Amino acid sequence: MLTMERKALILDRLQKEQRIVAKDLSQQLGLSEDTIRRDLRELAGEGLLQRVHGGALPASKALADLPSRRKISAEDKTAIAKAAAAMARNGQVIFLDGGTSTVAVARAISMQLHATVVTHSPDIAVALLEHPNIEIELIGGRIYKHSNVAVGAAASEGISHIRADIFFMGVTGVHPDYGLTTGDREEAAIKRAISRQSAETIVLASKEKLGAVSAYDIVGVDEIDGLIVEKSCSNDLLKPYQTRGISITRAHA
Amino acid sequence: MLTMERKALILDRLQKEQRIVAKDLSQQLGLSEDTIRRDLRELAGEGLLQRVHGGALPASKALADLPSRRKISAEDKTAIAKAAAAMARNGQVIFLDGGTSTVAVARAISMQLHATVVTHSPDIAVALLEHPNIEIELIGGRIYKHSNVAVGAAASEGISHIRADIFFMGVTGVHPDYGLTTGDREEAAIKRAISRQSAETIVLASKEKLGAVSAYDIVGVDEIDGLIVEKSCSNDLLKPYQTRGISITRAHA
DNA sequence: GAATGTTGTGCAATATCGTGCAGTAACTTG
DNA sequence: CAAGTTACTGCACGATATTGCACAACATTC
Repeated sequence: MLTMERKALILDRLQKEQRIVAKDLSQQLGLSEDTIRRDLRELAGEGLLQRVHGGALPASKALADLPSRRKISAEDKTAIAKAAAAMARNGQVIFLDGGTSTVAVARAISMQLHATVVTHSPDIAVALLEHPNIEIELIGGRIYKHSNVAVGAAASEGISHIRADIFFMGVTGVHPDYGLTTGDREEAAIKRAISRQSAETIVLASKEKLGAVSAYDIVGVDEIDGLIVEKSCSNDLLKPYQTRGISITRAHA
Repeated sequence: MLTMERKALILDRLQKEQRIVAKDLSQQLGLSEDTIRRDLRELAGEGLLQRVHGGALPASKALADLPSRRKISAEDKTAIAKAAAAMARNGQVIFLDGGTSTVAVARAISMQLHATVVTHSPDIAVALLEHPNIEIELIGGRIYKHSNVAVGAAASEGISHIRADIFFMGVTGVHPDYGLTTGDREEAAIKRAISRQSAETIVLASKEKLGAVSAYDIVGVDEIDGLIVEKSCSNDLLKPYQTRGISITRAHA
């Protein structure tokens, strides 16, 4: 196993799991703890992670990482969320994906809207409790803790019994050639299943997602119907999608 | 468990619960009280919290003067929750009902416990996210907003595919003759279904529930296996259940 | 003021860390 | 092809950090 590979893998895991234990890593990779520690030391030297006794934590600020990331693009995110929420019509069945972007959509949904929201995210279900006219349908399954959504066979089964009018999907990568991608295999499978059960699929794409590619593909760009981006998005980035008949919505704050 | 993680978790809980007790924390995290106290001391040194005899309070505000009434009823509830959480064993499949009592159980579950928790409550699922060794299985269905649990045909279907070792049930009425009752028809049906799929059914009964009767019956007293009550419960109230072979657990704060 | 529970400190056991050293493999150089 | 160079990895050992226990001091309650 190459050094570079190891380091990449360490950083990858660190991002997903928020913590790394030197001993565990050495066992799982079949290497001595010394090697792992050396890697950690070097990565810490490059400022890519923060060492603590027993392992390592993400670079920026331990667990403060998530809140800060939320704040940074909070304005754009709520703008996108509002634009998505505005697409919903009375009487529709709306499928809401899991993730911070879609929780924002849930919050942005009008108290006046009479509709059914289907979701496999407990967070979304909780966020929608206070909406008096929204019927909530929760998809069950094994909870995938990294992103807090239901996955697995039970979730797929639940999805297969529902047909939605519109699906608001969060992704980590949107690319003209490679399509929609995300960083986890199970999540990709679930998103694909939902998209197939929905008449329309709308993708929420904050700036950094456009042109990005993640490990697991969900569906091709031809299978989605709309893209919601922030206002400051360049036309060049969006052309490949427009020419394929995908409706673009620019979210104005 | 890493030191930094512990501290982050302590601060996190402090923000949520406004008050933490060193003893409880040590039990849930599976560490000695000394370690917790050391952490509290260090965090207090950094001005991140304020120590008091028995535990700690958030740093800045004068939240110490919260209504004492709220604390008292909360104490009994957490006592019951702790007693319930202590019943769980490694490797078990545990069904957790929805409701404030059972969310407290979720929070009281030890970080050391390796088990699967099945629930039809999004709140429980979210509460258990931080437990590293708990596998969460969420039951889907239409969300009944009054109590925030999944109900209906989809929920029944999901429950029918799972067998649990132990079921912690919340109710609104426990009566020797009328059995276990609750105020909603759909919830009663779900609780009954879960009870049938579980080897043991344990009922969480705060003081005001004993002897009370609500509109819809769940199961008779003969179909439950255990009752957890607070310490100040009179023996007379409990006799009818003991004579029927139901194990009584008195929760001591 | 006695009983109980909580706290601080010294101490020992354990786990983790950093460094020096040696062996191996891939690559370079003459 | 042989020798040297470099990078990588694992082992050993002393240094440091963390944790749990014991006991005395202190606070709280009745």
